[in-house]
Amino acid sequence: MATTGANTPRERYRAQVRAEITERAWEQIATAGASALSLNAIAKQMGMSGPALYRYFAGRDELITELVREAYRSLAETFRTASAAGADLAALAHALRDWALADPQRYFLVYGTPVPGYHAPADTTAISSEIMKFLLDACAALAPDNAAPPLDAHLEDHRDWAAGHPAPPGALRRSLTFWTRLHGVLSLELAGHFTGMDLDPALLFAAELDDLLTPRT
Amino acid sequence: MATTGANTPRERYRAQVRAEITERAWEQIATAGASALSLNAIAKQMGMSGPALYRYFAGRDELITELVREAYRSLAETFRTASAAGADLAALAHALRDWALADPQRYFLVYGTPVPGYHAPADTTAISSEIMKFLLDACAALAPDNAAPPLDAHLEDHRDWAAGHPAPPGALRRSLTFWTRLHGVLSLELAGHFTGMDLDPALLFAAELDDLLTPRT
DNA sequence: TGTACATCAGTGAACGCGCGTTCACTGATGTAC
DNA sequence: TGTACATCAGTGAACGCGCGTTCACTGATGTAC
Repeated sequence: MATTGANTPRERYRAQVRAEITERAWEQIATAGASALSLNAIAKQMGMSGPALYRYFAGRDELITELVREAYRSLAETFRTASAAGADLAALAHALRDWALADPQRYFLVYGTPVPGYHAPADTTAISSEIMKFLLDACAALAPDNAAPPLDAHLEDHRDWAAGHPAPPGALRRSLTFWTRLHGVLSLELAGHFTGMDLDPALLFAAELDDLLTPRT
Repeated sequence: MATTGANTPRERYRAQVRAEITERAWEQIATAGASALSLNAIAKQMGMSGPALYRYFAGRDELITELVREAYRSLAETFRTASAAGADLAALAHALRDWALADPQRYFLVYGTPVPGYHAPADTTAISSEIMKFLLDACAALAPDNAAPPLDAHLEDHRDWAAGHPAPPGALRRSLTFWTRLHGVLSLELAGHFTGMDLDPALLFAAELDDLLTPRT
């Protein structure tokens, strides 16, 4: 007896329509960003009238919430699959970049400027920490980094964000650094801030990754 | 004979009102982001009717363009002042962070997700490369970094973005890395992605800066 | 210094638009006897 | 198998809102003789 249904035909139909709504929403977001998302436009695209969508979502905010959840789940799933296939930190980095390039606006929904007038629900933190777990695992598997900058002490004092992961302080630091550095290159690339500079963002990304993999002596 | 007027009383008045419009626009952006900017709301706040603003800006897009220019100019000015006072790379980094924290939305206007439905004018590249110039100067003044990753060759081939700056390849790379890494930490901090993690973003920022200042042996 | 004219800042009404959301309803689908 | 009823997806009209933008205008400010 499944707790999350889809047993009766009606339930299956509902799930199907809900899925199509979010699909169209992604298409819309892909071209104009999340702040331009419009329920009426989605309905029109589906050949339905606007109010029909209220059978499936309580309103615009709930739809965005669902999209945010999907984005988090998608990235977690990407990392889970990669990790299960034995991916190391470098492989996770490339998985992240591919995931981001596949749909820049989806990346921004998770790691970009907050959508104006919308605040994310609290329950995304669970998925968020699952994502971090894969990074921590991969960092803990690297050759230990014996450099111990003052930051390590701070991270040791505030390791709650690692959700009880037994990684040593050096791995905590590397996970965070992995995140912030790759986000630095990726977000600038996705936002188009390298265009006109005639640079290859892939090389910048690779160089940062290389630096992360080489421990300081 | 000044080319950019403000001679006649009328010209002075115009400049004054224009300045107040952009000031109100910044206030509005600060709370709801650039995509929520509304001409009518600004006019109401100034005790004027909506159409009055069309005496000063051709439309919403031109106003945003002006704001983008102001943001670029402001950062360039910040770096110029710091450099004139003998700032090194570390001082520039802190100037950047202070500037970003003073008005996060202004930072995002320059380095964040592009405003939906708006495309920046081409002439910002001039200011943009002035900003980069200060970074290049500061990096060229550091002890040379003899590590020569493959990225350096690519940067040597595409050094147009440095606008003819005579910095050695290592300094080019460090300038770029300075930019992407600090942006990584800063943008996540400004977007609130560290909240709930109980981390001190200032320490992350300081650690990244420290790493940038220490050349690889 | 005074008068005639030109400039131009700002108004108020209006246009058309799309938005999120509500409501009473129709008609099809599923359920119970 | 057939009938009576309940459920529920989707419609169409409507509400109120704010947006960017245009237009013909009023009235104050500045300019020229």
